[in-house]
Parts: sequence; structure tokens; C-alpha cells
Amino acid sequence: MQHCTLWRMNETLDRQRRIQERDRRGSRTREALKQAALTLLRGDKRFADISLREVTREVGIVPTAFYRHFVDMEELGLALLDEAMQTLRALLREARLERGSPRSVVARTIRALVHALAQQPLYFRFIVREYHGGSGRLGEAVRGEIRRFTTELAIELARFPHLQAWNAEDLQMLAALIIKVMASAAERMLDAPTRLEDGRGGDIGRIAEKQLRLIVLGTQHWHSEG
Amino acid sequence: MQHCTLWRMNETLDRQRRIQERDRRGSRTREALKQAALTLLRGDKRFADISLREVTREVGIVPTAFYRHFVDMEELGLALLDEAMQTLRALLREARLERGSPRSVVARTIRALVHALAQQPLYFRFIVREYHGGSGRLGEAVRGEIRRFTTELAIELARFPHLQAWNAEDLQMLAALIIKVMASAAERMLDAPTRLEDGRGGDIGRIAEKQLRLIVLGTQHWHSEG
DNA sequence: CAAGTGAGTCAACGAATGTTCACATGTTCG
DNA sequence: CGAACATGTGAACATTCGTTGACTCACTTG
Repeated sequence: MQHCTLWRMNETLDRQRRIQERDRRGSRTREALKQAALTLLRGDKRFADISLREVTREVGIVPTAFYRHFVDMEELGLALLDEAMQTLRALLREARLERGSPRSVVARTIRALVHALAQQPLYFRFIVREYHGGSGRLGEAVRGEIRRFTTELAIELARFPHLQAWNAEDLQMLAALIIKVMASAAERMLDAPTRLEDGRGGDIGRIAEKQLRLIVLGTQHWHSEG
Repeated sequence: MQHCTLWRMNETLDRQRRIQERDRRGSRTREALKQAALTLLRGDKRFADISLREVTREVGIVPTAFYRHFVDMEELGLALLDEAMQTLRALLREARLERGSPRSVVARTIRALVHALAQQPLYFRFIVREYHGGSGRLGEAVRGEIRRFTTELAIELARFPHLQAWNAEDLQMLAALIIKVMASAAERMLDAPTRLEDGRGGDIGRIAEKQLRLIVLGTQHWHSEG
């Protein structure tokens, strides 16, 4: 009870603070730090490979000033994860699975992926890199978010006619499989950004589309027990 | 012509040398260095995260002695990749796709994977970690090897009755999809080694098996053009 | 036996990193 | 106005790292 009230007080205080800080210098460099870290993920570096000093150098402040905004690089990473997940969920919303033949739904999904990758490549780079072998709390947080995301997709999938009789585990395994295909395609496209020019993702997009169609074909003949 | 003879001479010299060195101190510590590097991949480190000094410390020699055996850490990594790929190809041979119902072939494949992971976890860790976001020549080498490996699987798959009419691209995309499922299962099993105890890989193995069955189901209704 | 070589040691360097502490500057607000 | 606070600076620290060069020691081999 008391916990709850205190927590709410902190919550509202934080909000007021954020509103007040909106135009102040500090919040701007805080954003700049996040953006710089994101930018430094070009090349083949993971988040763990970029140093605190690199980030501050990119922003143009002295290393010690970093601590005015984040206690850790880890905290910066978690802040970045928040924003990245918003981008990812926006993709899920954009791909709206609702209507159309399976084939057209698949095609639309791939186009949505390519579009999202072209617009926000850095967030996706961040997630994909950190998902595989990301270390510490950040890595675990990313994998946890992806797990939640998979469950959300599974729930979304349950609305399809053929899939309404499926049990929970089978829906989960289907969602995981789909995400595997999408994530793998995203990973490869991000390493060869030429492929994002046409709307369909070039060879990589075409292969991923075929893989999804193959999977859809499988679902149409699958018997889910329970 | 002359190149060829010289090369052959070097080849045989190398062989004699290796035989001579087989019991000498140097070759033993060379092996020890590789083994140490492999061991240090426990935890969530990638190959790029372990330092030359760490490796030598693990072996019990002074850092400078490293250079007697490898010019670089990169060279050590490439040497490791060689051995790891042998292990991987052994897995493909062990899983012998030849006979049986699709369902039993899938089950056997998963069992082979679990078995291989239990016996050589470190090599698989090495490959999986380096495949995603491995940097420099080593990362590219790993991805190149996996690409070759995928093609080999595609050729193997072409021997199945249903798949003999498939064109090359479709076989390649199927092989890539299968490897994606296997690699993902391997990755997760390696992070939770409890799952290797029963022969089937626990939950992770069961999910992967379902995913493969779903894919096989798809192949049975797929129309490959050309 | 003497020369040569493979393997390892020791001391040292320059560079990069995370983190500390004390200090300067500007902004907010009672 | 003046105190409190937020933000940024500067110098300095202890680590860790890769790499160098000159050395010892043991062995093979002519």
C-alpha cells in the first residue's frame, strides 16, 4: 500500500522532471549520448565493444560528464533497448496480419520489414547484435523482450482461421519459427544494406519470403493436439 | 609446374615436420593454446573478447611465447575454425538422412545434434558465437564455412524422393531454413546445458523437432518451379 | 664437439580504458 | 541578490592490453 503510493509519487515526480527538463541542456546531451552509442554500432561492433570514452568523444564532451546522465554503459544500453522495442512493436502493428490470402500476407510482412529496416537500421542492428551472445543484464533483457514479443505474435497468430484450434505450445513454436526467419533476414540485410533499395529486400528478401510461404504451407496441414 | 613441385615439397616437408614434432614440446603447447582459447569461451564471451594474455595465462606461459606458435590471435581463431568444422561435418555424416519416415529422420537428426552438443560443446559454442557478428577475417571465414555447409546439406537433401524435382534455389532456401532451426536450438541448448541430459534436448529439442516437422510438412506440398 | 635452432623468460614501451576527485560555469528559484 | 543545483572540465589513478628486443636453455644435427 505504502509502497504503491511512494512509487506513484516517484512516477509523477519523474514525469514532471522530464517535462521540465525537456528543453534543458542536460536532456539534450542525454539523447545525444544514446544517439552516439547507436551510431557507433556501425561496422561489426556490438554494444559491449563500444567504450564509454568513445561515446563521449563522439558527443564532444569529456568522459567524466557521462556519469551526469547514466550510472553505467549498461544503463545506457537499457535505455536504448526501450526505444528499440518501441520500433519493433511498431513493425508488428504495421504488418497487420488481418486480411488477405496467406501469400499476400507474407509479401506484405516482408515489405514492412524491409521498410522498417530502411528507416531505423540502427535500432534493429542493436537488437539483432545483442540478442545473440549479448552479455550481462543487457543481453538477458534483450532476450527477455524478444521472448515477450514472440508471445505477442503467437496471440496475434491465433486469430487466423486455420490456427484457432492450435494449442499454446504449437502457436509459440510457430511464432518463434517465423521470428527466426525474419530476424535472420534482417541480420543479413543489415550487413548488405544495398539489399534495402528495392522495396522487397533483393535476394535475401525473396528467400525469406519463400521460407515463410513454406512454413505457412506446413501450418495448413499440421494437426495440433489438444 | 615449378610452383607445383615446390608446393609438393613444402607439403611433404610439413608432414615430416609434423610427425617429428608430434611429441615435441612445441606442438603440445600449440594444442594447449587452442584448447585454452576454447575453454575461455565459457561464460558469454566471444572469441574477440578473449585476449592473448588471457590465453597464455591459462596455459601457463609468458605472453611473448605466444608468438612462437601463432602470428596473431586471428590465426589461432582460424586454426580453431578448421577443427570445429570437422566436428560439424561429422554431425552431418552422423545424422545420415537416408532412410526412414520423415518423422523418424527428424527425430534422429535432433538426437544427433544433442549428442554432438554434449560431446563437443566448446566447438559449437565457438561457431555459433562467431557466426553472428563475428568480426574481421575470422567472422567472415565462419560465415563462409556455414554457407558452404548449407550448400552441402542442400545437395544431400536433393536425394530425397519428394525433393528431386526442386530447383537449386529452393533447395538452398530449404537447407538454410533447416540450419537456422538447428543452429537456434543449439544456441539455446548451449546456454542452458541442463537440457542436454536426456537424449532429446528437453523443451528446446522438442520445439525444434516440431519446427522441423512443420517444415517437412510444407515441403510435401511445395511446388518448385523449374 | 660445435653450431644452430626451437621454445620460453624478462623487462619495458605506448596506448586505451573506467573511475575518482576537485573545480568551474551557468541556470533556477526562494 | 544569493544559495542550490545541474552540467561540464581537467588532471590523475590503476589496469589491461599487444608488441618489441635481448636474453637463456635444451635439443638436434652436421
